[in-house]
Amino acid sequence: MALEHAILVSLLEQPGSGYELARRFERSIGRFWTATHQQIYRVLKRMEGDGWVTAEEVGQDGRPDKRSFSVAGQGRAVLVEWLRAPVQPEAVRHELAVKIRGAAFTDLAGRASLITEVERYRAEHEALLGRYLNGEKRDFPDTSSLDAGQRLQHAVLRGGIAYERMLLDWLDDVLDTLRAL
Amino acid sequence: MALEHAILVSLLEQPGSGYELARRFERSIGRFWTATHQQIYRVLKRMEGDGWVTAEEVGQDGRPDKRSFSVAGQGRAVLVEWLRAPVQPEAVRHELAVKIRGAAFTDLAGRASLITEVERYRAEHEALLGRYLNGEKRDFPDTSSLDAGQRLQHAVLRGGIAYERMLLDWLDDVLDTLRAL
DNA sequence: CTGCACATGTAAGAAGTTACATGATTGA
DNA sequence: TCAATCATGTAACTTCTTACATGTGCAG
Repeated sequence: MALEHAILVSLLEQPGSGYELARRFERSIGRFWTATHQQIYRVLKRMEGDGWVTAEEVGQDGRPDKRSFSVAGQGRAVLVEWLRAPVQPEAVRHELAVKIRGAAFTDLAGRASLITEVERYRAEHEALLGRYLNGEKRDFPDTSSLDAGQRLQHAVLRGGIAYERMLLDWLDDVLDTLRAL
Repeated sequence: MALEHAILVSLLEQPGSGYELARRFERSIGRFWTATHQQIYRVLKRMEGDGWVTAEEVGQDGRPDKRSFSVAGQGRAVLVEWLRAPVQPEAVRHELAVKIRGAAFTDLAGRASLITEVERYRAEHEALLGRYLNGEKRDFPDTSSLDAGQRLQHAVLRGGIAYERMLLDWLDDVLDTLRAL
């Protein structure tokens, strides 16, 4: 329900093509809202039809032409209205937690393979935390000279960093628990 | 893809009816995998057809009859196999983060209403943390005498507690940022 | 000449949400 | 008698995922 709004925010921060949006969803926005290019093109088409965004053909040399999207007045109004509405309770889906509880019903070999998997998962998130910290150093080197948009982006990034740190600590706790079984 | 597996874990911990499962998904399991009763009944039916679970009619007095489900050998095998597979990268959907970044594109009144909303959201999660901590005191009063299943359940609960604590800290950070704008 | 980045889509199917539907018992 | 809890579903709809489809230009 909020993919539209995530796209509107991203286009307000910087207009761009469907392809560029998909890239952003892989990197920055995707930290808190994932979407594939198929979803993005579909929603973009609907939003264009509804007058929320407008497209401009951009010819490029050495590259295929693209359609660059910008937020129209109506789209901005929709976003502002949505910002005033209460946050919907989010649907939690944490597969690893299901597997950890499931570990009670497998044998020693099964638990050993889960430990390996948790270690792999931990390494992945350690790398992700590293990327967040690098991004923070790159994009927010001087926190005293940021505009409103940048300060808010930084606050959201700090949330990602706090989440990854909490996750790594918890995964260590889980590994201890699994090994002590 | 993993609702089946969440149900299998829950039924292995304790057999029960679709209704009872729905209640558990509202409370304990729902901390890391949400599902409505409609989904549960649909998946339960499919799993019964595939021989993953078996149902037993239980007559009750003073209450409607129910069908109590237990995990069959085949269901257990499916679960054990799934436990060995790598964890799928999860789809993150954090509406509040989108709204925070969106706050750059609204006016003072819009930002004020977002602050109120973040405060409400924070109070909700503070209450949730309280429930987790109460549940911990109730279900795990003596951590030295727990079996494997309980120790794993406790580890997952500690994850929920760590998440909520991290979230509250971050929300305070966000409120400071929004107020300073 | 092969693979990758750029660029935009369609189609089928799986999964999830929302609304509707029924009916018994218990406690206020 | 009214609401809540227990108990089980169907139907319609929306959304998401996965697979397929096409074409250019550049770098190795």
